Amino acid sequence: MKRVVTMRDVAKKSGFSSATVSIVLNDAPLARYIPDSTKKRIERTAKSLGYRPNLFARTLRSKRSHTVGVMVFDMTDPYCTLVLRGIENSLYPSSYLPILTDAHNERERFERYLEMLLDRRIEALIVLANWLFVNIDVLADLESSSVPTVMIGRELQNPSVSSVMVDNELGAQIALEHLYSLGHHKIAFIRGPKALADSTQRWKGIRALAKAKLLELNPQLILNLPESSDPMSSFEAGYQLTEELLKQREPFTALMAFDDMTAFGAIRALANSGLHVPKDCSVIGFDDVAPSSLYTPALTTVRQPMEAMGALAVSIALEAINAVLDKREIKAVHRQIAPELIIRESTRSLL
Amino acid sequence: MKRVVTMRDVAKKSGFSSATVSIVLNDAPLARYIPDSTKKRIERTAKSLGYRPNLFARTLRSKRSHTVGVMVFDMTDPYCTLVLRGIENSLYPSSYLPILTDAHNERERFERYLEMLLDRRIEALIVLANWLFVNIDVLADLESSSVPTVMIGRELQNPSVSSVMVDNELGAQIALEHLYSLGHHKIAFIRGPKALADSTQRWKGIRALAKAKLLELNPQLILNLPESSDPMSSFEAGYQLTEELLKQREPFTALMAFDDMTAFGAIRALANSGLHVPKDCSVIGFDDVAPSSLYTPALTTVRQPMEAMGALAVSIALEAINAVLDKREIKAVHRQIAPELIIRESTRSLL
DNA sequence: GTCCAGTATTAAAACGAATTAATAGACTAG
DNA sequence: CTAGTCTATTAATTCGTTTTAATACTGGAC
Repeated sequence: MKRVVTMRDVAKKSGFSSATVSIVLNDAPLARYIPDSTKKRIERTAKSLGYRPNLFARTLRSKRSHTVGVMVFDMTDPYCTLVLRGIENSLYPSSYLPILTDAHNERERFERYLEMLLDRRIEALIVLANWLFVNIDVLADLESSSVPTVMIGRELQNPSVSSVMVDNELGAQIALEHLYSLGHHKIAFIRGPKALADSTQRWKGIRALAKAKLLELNPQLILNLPESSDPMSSFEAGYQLTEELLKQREPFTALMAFDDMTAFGAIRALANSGLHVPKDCSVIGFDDVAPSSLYTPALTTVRQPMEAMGALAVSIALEAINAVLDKREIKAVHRQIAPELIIRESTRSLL
Repeated sequence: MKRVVTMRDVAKKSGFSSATVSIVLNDAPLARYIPDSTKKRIERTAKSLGYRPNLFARTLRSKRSHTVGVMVFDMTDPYCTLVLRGIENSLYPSSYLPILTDAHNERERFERYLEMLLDRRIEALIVLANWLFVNIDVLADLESSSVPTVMIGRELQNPSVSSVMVDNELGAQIALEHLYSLGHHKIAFIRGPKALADSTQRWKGIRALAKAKLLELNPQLILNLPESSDPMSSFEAGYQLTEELLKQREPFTALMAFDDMTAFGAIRALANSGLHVPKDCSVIGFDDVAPSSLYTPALTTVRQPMEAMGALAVSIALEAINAVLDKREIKAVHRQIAPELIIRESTRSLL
């Protein structure tokens, strides 16, 4: 039953009032007038008593929670992990604590967790909009919240929400360029679900590059992932679409998948038909999720710099927090970040 | 600048004092004496004003934070994801909010985050001791904290810390039994790092079963994973150890890996030597992390029921919280949970 | 008519900090 | 010598709840 030491204890023991203690320990503006000798004494007794300020009292009074909310739409998506690592890592030195919530792609959870986060007076919110199919209007709640918000993986119309995205157009081009330069001209495509913004952006890149290279895109070899709220489903869908593709008997020497999961599904389907990757068919993915490098064959893919994206989101959020502290206007910023081609074992030259 | 609605506002508007409002809204003991009409009126005005209690004031006064701390030792370990999902899922209906921290296998982070969690007055702590090499004495901090603690994946001497573990001995036996029943007698083993409790438990199971089946364990085919603080390293190590194994030219028809990551590494090494899994060699893993089912060949493995383990940890934690609320004695409980053999494509009968 | 046991409600005191306004001494400029 | 400016410190208020002890009112039971 060791009573917890309070500020009053420090005050009493050091011989000053708790006001002085507070001012010193927070290095408040008034600390300017306090002589070093006093400061030292207070700090020493605070330490010797093992004083830890009560966060709840502090927040109640000062309105600052030193907390950042992080909302993910599906934790089990391997895409999340590294982004979260990036967020956590760059939040760590700032002594803000992230509070992570997982909406499970459900509107109800999203709303409930958002409320919980707001109840905890988060000073900023980072939303990881991976594999997101909920209506945009759910996100409208974010506007009203008056908490500075950064969205990763999706750009909102709303002018008050910042965003961090990978350059999807460029990424798709890099991937196609890679296949093309290896001599592949008959390329199958498994595009993403139509509802995903990423899909259209990537396709735009592909069309542009195809045009530039005079590469013909055979409509028979272009399939679309169905919509589903489960990110793992793209494995299953990749598998099935590839089987259909093979049944068509329209020949192709390479396959470009919407993401790594899809690529894994495709590879399985190819293997089932006795086709070896990369000997009989090259496969390229997108994202570079953690398993991709562990796969056999190791997957060639376009890497989203996920840790960097998380870090960037944090820096935007922190900047916004400072802005509201200084009562400056916060303006949303929208950043695109370049992907990187990771060449491994699943693609091979035709030549 | 919409001012936030406070309890006083509700009191004023409903015509009662804030004491009454508090009693009604919390359904405190005294609510017994308050007529339904009053309750209804207060609840209605609270709702109409959109009143949300200030969590910080509430916690300050009542000492209850409705928060559970979750400490992970490495988020990027795919083992974590599903356990976390299990924790989150079963915490959700209880309206406790989990606060997740990731120690990165660093002592300093562990301590810093533990302090942060304690500062937030967590009512219980769940520690996910995956791939854990920090000294036990770090965990000694946990004892002193007086917060009920549940550990997943490791059992402490300390009598005040509960634990949830998979039955490693049984799991290893199941795996070996599977290989044996497929006709494999020359089996290579990649054991876990010596420092991991899991390793010795699993090996115990293997020895017991080998004895029972009169199966000879060839010491030349038994290797150990080195110690490393990076859970991904077991892929790399699995790869290298398998290469060494192959160099020995001591024949084996199956390989039992310490975990799925190790198995992935082994499969890569086998493939590099032109050996096909499962045609030329069967491989079995342990854990059933998410990528295992996506692998080609899909990995046969021993599944740790990770969501169930997370859920079990939560129920122990919640029970402990209730115990301290009722001022009952909390006694640590230690639960083992049975693993499950998942037969997929990476093992095949020799017969 | 008094006393007691419920009902119904609230005033007031925490909880532990941050902050504002006030006090007071010391020094400097005029 | 006085007014004004720093320097150093603190008393008192506030943040928004929960909780305790107190205040009344009611309706029997004796």
